[in-house]
Amino acid sequence: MTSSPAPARPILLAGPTACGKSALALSLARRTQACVINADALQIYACWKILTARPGPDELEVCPHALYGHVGIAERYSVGRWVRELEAVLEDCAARGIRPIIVGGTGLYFTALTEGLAEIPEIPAEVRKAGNRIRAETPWKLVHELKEKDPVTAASIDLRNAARTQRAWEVLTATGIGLRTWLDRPHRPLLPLGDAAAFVMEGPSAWLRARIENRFAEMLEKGAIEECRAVLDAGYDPDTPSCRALGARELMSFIAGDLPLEAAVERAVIRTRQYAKRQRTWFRNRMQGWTRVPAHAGVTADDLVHLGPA
RNA sequence: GCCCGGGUAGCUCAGGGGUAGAGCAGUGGACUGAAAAUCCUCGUGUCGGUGGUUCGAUUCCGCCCCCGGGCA
Repeated sequence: MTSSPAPARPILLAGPTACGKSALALSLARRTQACVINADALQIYACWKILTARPGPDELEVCPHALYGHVGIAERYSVGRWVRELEAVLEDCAARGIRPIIVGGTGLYFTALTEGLAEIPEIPAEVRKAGNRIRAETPWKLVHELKEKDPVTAASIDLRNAARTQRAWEVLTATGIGLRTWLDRPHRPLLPLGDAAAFVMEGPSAWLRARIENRFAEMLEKGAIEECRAVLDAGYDPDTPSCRALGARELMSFIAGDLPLEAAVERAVIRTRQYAKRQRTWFRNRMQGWTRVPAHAGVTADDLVHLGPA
């Protein structure tokens, strides 16, 4: 693979929720022929348009968008699938000579993209089901079995974290090879950091807090509750990944009459803020080679050109 | 005005003669296929004010202030 020509060099734009990523991506897209590509684990779902703040018709008119709302409510998705889908999109961009602008808030996706993802096979649905069952009924068995059959992995993960433990157990059960072994095998990134112009948007927490509150209020005005009702009809299942959109659970409680609207909103805003904190932790510690952009200072597309190796 | 209850961490509250503790919020962190998930760490605050009793008071007593509720 030869290095891409300068105009097609991808831009990566990460940032906490509600920091203004999409708007900035769009203003970048206005300067050149570009395709805005989603790097957000929830904006992929068709059922959530308002609650995940997906680009609307006006935005979609500006330039092509990819990997938004293309996954069904009950479908299984993963970082792996995202990277594979992204590969096709990037090839398409290269063929058309347009610049990919990858925007989102899921740190894991960006890290997998720029550092590579271990080549672990898909876990069969039955194994996942078995894992779910054990975790729900006798969670300690996952720990015991992992310690016994795969001590190396067991020693390298946080066994207090049931989700991580279940994953390690599933990998071992499905592939017969320990997760640690898979992770330690060399893997090539689809897009090394050096081949992209990578930015992380940042802002003071008080500033972001206000934006989160305002945005949730806007979502309500745009019909977030109606959207929830539609999802309820389409088969809402709180345990399914698509239904973990922030605010969904809270608004569902309101719809069910279990929570007054103000309380539901307050709760949703708090959880969004907590999510933003986790995002910042990832960006700060796992994405140190990225150029920081002061989002609160009203950065424009032009500023980015001067800020980073664009 | 009188009576009762209360004033303790940002919020809700527990405690009780040897200068305090939980939940929530918040902080820092971990985390390579469910990641908007999952998990870990971190709690000094004039215990409303002021006088007194006491070796010692946030805890007991007096007075004052504030907030509920009741009686006038």
